[in-house]
Amino acid sequence: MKTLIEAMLQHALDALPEDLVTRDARGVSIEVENTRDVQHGDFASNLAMRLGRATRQNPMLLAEALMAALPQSESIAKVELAGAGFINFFLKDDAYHRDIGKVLQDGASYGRSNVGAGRRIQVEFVSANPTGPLHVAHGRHAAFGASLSNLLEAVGYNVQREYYINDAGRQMDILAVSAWLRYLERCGEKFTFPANAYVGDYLAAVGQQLFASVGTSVWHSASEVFKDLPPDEPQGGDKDEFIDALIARARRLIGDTAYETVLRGALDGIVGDIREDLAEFGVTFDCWFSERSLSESGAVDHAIETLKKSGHAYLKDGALWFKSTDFGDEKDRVIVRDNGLKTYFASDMAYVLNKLERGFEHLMYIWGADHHGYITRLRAALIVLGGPPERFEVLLMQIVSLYRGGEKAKMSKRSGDYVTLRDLRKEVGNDAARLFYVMRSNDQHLDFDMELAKSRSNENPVYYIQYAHARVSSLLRQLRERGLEHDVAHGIASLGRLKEPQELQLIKRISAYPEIIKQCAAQRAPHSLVHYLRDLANDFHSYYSAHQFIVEDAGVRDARLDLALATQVVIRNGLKLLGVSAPDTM
RNA sequence: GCGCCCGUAGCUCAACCGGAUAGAGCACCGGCCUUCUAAGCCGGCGGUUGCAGGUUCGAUUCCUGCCGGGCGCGCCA
Repeated sequence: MKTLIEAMLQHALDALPEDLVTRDARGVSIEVENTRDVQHGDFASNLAMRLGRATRQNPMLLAEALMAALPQSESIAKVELAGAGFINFFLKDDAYHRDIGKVLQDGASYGRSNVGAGRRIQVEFVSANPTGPLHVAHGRHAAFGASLSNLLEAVGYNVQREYYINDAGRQMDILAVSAWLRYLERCGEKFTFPANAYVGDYLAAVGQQLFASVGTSVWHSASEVFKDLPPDEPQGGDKDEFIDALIARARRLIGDTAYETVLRGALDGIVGDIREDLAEFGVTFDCWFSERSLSESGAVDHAIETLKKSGHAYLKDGALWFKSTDFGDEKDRVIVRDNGLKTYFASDMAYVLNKLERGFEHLMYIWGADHHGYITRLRAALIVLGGPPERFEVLLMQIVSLYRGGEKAKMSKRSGDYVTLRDLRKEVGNDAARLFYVMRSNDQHLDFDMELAKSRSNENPVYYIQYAHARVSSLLRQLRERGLEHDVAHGIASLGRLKEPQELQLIKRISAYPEIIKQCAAQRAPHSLVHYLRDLANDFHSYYSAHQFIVEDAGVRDARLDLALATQVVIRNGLKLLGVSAPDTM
């Protein structure tokens, strides 16, 4: 409907004489918006005011000229000039009737469009370090990334969901040693756990698993393992030096091959756990991309060579630097350290190059807000590696605070007792978690109230939306119990008999759904879909309370049931995009 | 100190990339169940959009400065 009006306005604009609108003023974009106030009709355009600015003429005059030049349409009841030059469009009641028929006909595909035209877009999200289970912040990334991916797919993009596994570097050594120590504990060794090792119950399970697969083959006594190591932090030493020495000791004692086995086992155990956790949450990925594979395939070296050839690299203090300040970064970045080791950023460069080589037309990164400092340097790397910067997009997720009732829940990552995503899901359920996580814009801090999320009451928006869906199912059950049939086609033909304000409002809302989906995708705003669904449920509940669906008059009955069914289809489709279930009974 | 994000009703947040009288939920107050699910509906209360300027027909939105909150500023990953 909106596109129809846009086309009409374009037609009118083209028809205006040259002396009224100069050629360069014709380039203004046509904007049509949904009105907030019914007094302003169904749609409004500010075109005349925008033209007024461009041509330095009276907007009212231009508006009148535009209105006179508008083509006829069967859907438009009247067009009015209002305010400072708004052109308001009033639609005929039956203009929307076709949309209701379309909803029932299209079903699950209603709302899908093809504005994305099959363009390949990659969304990389979560990508949590594989050193432990996901916690609540990752849950927000997962829910947001999954919902946004669904939205992009719904408007016609070819979306690839990717998880980047940071399985390289020192943190993997620390993980391997941590797992090995848990294994030694399982073998019966007693010792103080290093300050810098990864703690947490999950590693005990990994140690257990290791024991089950390799038996006592990598068992060494604690005294042998810790003999002559430098002091750890609690003993006044340096925790990094201590853990590095321990890593070297572990490698020497069990040998490189066994060490690899331990590392692999720990990594696979944790990644497997993360994957399972996300799958249970309804979040799946098309690709789990290994950072390690980048260095093993030579991609990192290739990226470094490309950087060198670009002329934006130099040597200083024995290290290789990327002159990212050429691209607005606040300082240059080290790519290869003076000890020959490549930095994490070197992998990131290789990774972004790899993404470009895989042919993605758009790269979307979803990061925690604490990573904002990386945007400029990674964009710089992308440019140097030959990627157009407009293909690069980063969405930052603000932090999540957990509340229980009015009280902020403490999350101490140090002690290992922080709330995991799994704990949260278990406590509030997947539906509430998925919806609550995306209820707020990504650049807004999120206060997640667990008490509210699990309350089965009217305070909880999850149930409000689901309840509207269940009520429709209930209507259909009632209908059957009373031995009545629902004739969909008869209902569509009778939609003209629906004149109640609640009915007109609901019809209009349903009809807006495809536009809403486009908007949510374009603005990367799943939270707008939540708001829309809440409004839709509200419209339905109001209608439901004010009028009977199952009435004597078969025409009105069928029409009303069509409306109820259409509402249900839209709620189901919308919730599906958000990964929330649409129950038939509650 | 520099950079990014945020500041809207008592609380949590919207506001269709500059539009018309800034909207919801919760909380609070008052109504509605012998009728399809009251996990619901209807009504009311509640605002100098942090402050001060600027840009223009028009600013919560854009620009500048200030105030307040969060995060980030390694040859870590």
